[in-house]
Amino acid sequence: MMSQGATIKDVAQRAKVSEATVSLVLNNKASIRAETRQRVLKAVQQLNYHPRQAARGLASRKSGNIGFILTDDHFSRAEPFYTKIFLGTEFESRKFKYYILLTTVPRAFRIETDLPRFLRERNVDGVLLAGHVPNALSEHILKLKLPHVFIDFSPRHKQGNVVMMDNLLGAKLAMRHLFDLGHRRIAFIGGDLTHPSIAARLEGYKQALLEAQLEPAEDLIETVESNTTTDDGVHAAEKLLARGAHFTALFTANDAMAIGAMQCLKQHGRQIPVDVSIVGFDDIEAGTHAQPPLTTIRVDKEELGAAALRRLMEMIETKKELPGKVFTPVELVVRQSTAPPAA
Amino acid sequence: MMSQGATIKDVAQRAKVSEATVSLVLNNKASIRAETRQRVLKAVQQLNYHPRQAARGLASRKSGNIGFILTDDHFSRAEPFYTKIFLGTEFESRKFKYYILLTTVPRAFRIETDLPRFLRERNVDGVLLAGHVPNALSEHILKLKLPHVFIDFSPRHKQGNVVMMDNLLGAKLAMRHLFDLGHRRIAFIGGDLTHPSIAARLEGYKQALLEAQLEPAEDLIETVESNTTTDDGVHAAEKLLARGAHFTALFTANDAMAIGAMQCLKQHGRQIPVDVSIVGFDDIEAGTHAQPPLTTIRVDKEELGAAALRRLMEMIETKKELPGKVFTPVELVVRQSTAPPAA
DNA sequence: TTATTCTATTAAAGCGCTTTAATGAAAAAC
DNA sequence: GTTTTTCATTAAAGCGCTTTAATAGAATAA
Repeated sequence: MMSQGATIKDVAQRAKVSEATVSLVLNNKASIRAETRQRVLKAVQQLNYHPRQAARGLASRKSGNIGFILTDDHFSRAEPFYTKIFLGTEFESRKFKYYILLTTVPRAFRIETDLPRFLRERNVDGVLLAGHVPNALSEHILKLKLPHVFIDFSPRHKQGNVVMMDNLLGAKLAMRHLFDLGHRRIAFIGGDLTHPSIAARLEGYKQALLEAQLEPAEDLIETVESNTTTDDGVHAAEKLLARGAHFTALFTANDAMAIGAMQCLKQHGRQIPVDVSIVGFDDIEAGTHAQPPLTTIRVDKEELGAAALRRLMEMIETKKELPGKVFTPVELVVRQSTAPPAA
Repeated sequence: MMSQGATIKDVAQRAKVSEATVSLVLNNKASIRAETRQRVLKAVQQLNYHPRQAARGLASRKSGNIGFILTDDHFSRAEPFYTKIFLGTEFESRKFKYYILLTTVPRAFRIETDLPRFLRERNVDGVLLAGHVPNALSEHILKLKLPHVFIDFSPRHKQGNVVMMDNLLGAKLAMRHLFDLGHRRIAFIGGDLTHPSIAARLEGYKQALLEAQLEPAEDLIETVESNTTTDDGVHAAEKLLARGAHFTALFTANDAMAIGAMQCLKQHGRQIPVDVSIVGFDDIEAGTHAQPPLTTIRVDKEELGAAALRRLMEMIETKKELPGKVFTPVELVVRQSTAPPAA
């Protein structure tokens, strides 16, 4: 066993103050004379002192941990979307001296068997819920009265504590870009509308049309029920073509579907962007490899995770609910899948 | 604040024993009468008692945490290879009542700024290092004398504490499959040979040839220096073609490169598998989407993570180094990228 | 029978912090 | 000059466990 390092006692002795003072300084609690504070901080540095989380947690009855929960399929899917959100969270947590406990739950979640251990043991001071989490889980967390923030999702019964990318704005940016290029007949492909992000993007599509004095045409909107995968994009595009819809541009609810739709359109002899311009949403890696590279709306995933953590920290510190949503910025990224409509 | 749940005191009272006995039962330490043990366990259940990690950690001077370290680029790359390893670890950790703290370090790692917080604060009882981690980091951990296991990588200076997939066997399985189909001229494409897995796969390729009484031909082996990405696969295949190498089958060091090589070969008019059979390694998702779907060697990533955790647990419990490598099983998965050579 | 060894249980100390009430000194108010 | 208030610091209790030495009783050996 190695030496276990300095304790608060060592620091107190070296700084010639009581242990209480050291603690007070380190947590900037009470009013401490500037000179005393300096003395303590110097001793801390010299001894390379780090408070033991266990001791701190026992005394203050806080765990110093935050739980990060998402479904296993979200976490291990090919596009590292939630992975990056997690990284943003983890990075931000360093500033707050919190540790993140990441765990996944199955989509077919059952309280009795699948409840994360840190919830059973109450070993977290708050939780982050990323993406579409099972209803039984979010309801359980509400019951626990545990501080929590939803990321890129919000359960039906619930208004606040949500951090989202600005889907409405993103959709409008995409549409304005297409308008600016001269497009007027713009189709929309979406998926699972129970997901608030997808629904908001469709809403943005419609609002943008209205703002441009255009009437949303039902036959230009295709929302497959299932999901939002590349395959779903293929199917949706096929349906659009099958019913002979006429459009010069396509806005899809995410990049995965955009890539699928692009494949399908090319297969049917449509050239991108000459015959059809396409704009996606999310800015996933695969979009940059598409042929042609996909114009899209960039979402800052790391910032999404960081913003959620900050919000949770605030809730934990103030012990208050913080209703209302937080929106993180989005940005148009123009690549080669968009161009003016062919004359 | 919610009620904080039962403590060991409550359990002791209800079971009419001392707190020490409860602790002893829960950690199966001393010899306890069966009847007493039952009484304690019953009380634990009735009160839904869970020991506080903080209290336990403070008293036993263990953190109850395991650190999981990998580089950020490994973690957030498109293929969820390490993500799945992590999931295997996290799942397995539940059995041992340990929590996993996942963190990433930059590839350009510097001790002063990038050392994971849980190492500075000594807040983990051991660490798992996944994939190619910076040398400065692994050396630092050796110095700390902290129990640790490398996953799918081992640093230069170090023999033991490594968990790997069985690369040598996997390569031989791939080669035998090609032999069985009738191939004799089999090329190899590899990348970064400083990675032990890639080196072992090349070694397996050579051994398999020798076992089949064939001489490895230098001009059939192409190992690009840089990396092991899809693009590297394209380049390697191009070099192979450029020098007019003649082969009916191709074994690549991983699926990513296999996919790249496949693209390249198709571009040059070679039909897969009619003109060239291809076998990859890893069984990544993208391989199933390739045209044709890729024959490959499946690696059980979850098991890799689980095995590493078990090994680490053993090291922590026995307080001993466990030198020697552990190999997890691999398996041949035949899809449509392999066929007998054209007559 | 008495001494010895086992077995099962517990008392008590201690892990390293936080937190609150108490204290003393200095400043402000009377 | 005395009382009150404010400021800076600390003593001491306690958070909920683990661990070790001590103890008492039962079983075995002498």
